[in-house]
Amino acid sequence: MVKTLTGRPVGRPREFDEETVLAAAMEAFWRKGYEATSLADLTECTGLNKASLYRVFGDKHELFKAALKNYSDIEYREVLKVISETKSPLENIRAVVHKITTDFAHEKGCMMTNSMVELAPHDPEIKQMLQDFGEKRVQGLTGMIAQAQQAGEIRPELEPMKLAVSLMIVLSGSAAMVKGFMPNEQIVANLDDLIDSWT
Amino acid sequence: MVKTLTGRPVGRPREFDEETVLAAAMEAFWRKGYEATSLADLTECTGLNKASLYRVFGDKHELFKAALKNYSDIEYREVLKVISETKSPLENIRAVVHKITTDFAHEKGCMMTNSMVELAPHDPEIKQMLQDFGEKRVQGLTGMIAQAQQAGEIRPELEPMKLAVSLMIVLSGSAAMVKGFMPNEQIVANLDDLIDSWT
DNA sequence: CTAATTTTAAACCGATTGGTTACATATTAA
DNA sequence: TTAATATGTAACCAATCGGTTTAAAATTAG
Repeated sequence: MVKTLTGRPVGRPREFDEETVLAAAMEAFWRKGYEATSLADLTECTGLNKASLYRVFGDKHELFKAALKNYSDIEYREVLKVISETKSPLENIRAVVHKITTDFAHEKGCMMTNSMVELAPHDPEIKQMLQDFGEKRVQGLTGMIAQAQQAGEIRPELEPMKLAVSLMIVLSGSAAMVKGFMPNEQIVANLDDLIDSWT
Repeated sequence: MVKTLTGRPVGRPREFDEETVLAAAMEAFWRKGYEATSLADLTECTGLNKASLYRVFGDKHELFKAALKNYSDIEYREVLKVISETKSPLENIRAVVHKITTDFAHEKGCMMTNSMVELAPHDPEIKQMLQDFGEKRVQGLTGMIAQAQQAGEIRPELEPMKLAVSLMIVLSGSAAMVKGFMPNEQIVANLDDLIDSWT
């Protein structure tokens, strides 16, 4: 992509929006997983042909990585937004948990959990990405829990880090269960009970 | 398979043991999932050729169902065995949980959780199987928890069914996390903490 | 022995897989 | 206009997919 003096790129301009295409690919991978999503599926849902897809995003694996990163980024932004509507620290935690669980309704679950189950054991690159994202998640939750604890909303003898890990595991399990076993209300109720048990 | 008067089947005898073959197929599906396991993988790990596999177990999907059923049966038997070495009801729960979590070490996770994440949303047959197995699990756990509660080992105000559901979710999340994010010890510790919180 | 039955191995099948190339088209700068 | 550059379309590719057929080998009953 060579730029000219005017800042506009030389040659025929794109007919698609990169973000829109990435969002469509993310949606497909999120719902069906990596292996079950074929290039034909991707060309259909994005509207692009294979060649364009290939040139802009690289091969299927590269596209998946971009989609997964996109998922993590979006979720991160949205969680920050939820937090920004500041209530009490504990209410913030509840709001974030509700936000996340409503996100993986429609039986798609959580794209990170899906990817961890399907790919992590035999795909080092994806595994590394998930570890990085997960680490950020745990740290963020730990911080929020510590804040709530300092505000007196969580019992002082509990360790924030342990609670954060516990919450991560429950969220991950919830994302799995929502895909075929439990209704969303039951999952939300369970999470509410968990947080209640901290107070 | 026509039987003769002597009870022995007519024709060339099998060179393989059906259970051994099914165990090998289960292992492959368990580790790699449904889509990523090709017929070539299955012929390699079972030692059978495609035709034999096809005749005895039906197509790939039928074989997967048999493998999943096998997994559930084996787990059920082994859990019963753990329980039969009777200690106190609560110690039984701990023993079962430890048994299950050690089972999904080696990053294979739990075959039911794996299948729920990969297949349940778009495979009604598998979804139904998982719901049936899961229902049995929840009922079993609920019974054990109620027993422990009657023995005074679990606080009386807690509802056994809710705890069982909570345990299911945490076990499922643990099975996901063990596949690329958390070491087994951290997962076991979290489960111990959870059960501690019931006492 | 023969006839019947079953299993094995391997060749074979069309369809689909992920991935690439060739080329006409569109847009730029000059 | 012309040369350069980037695009979208579609044909093309070898490899692999799940699945089937064919025929030779092995074992039975009679």
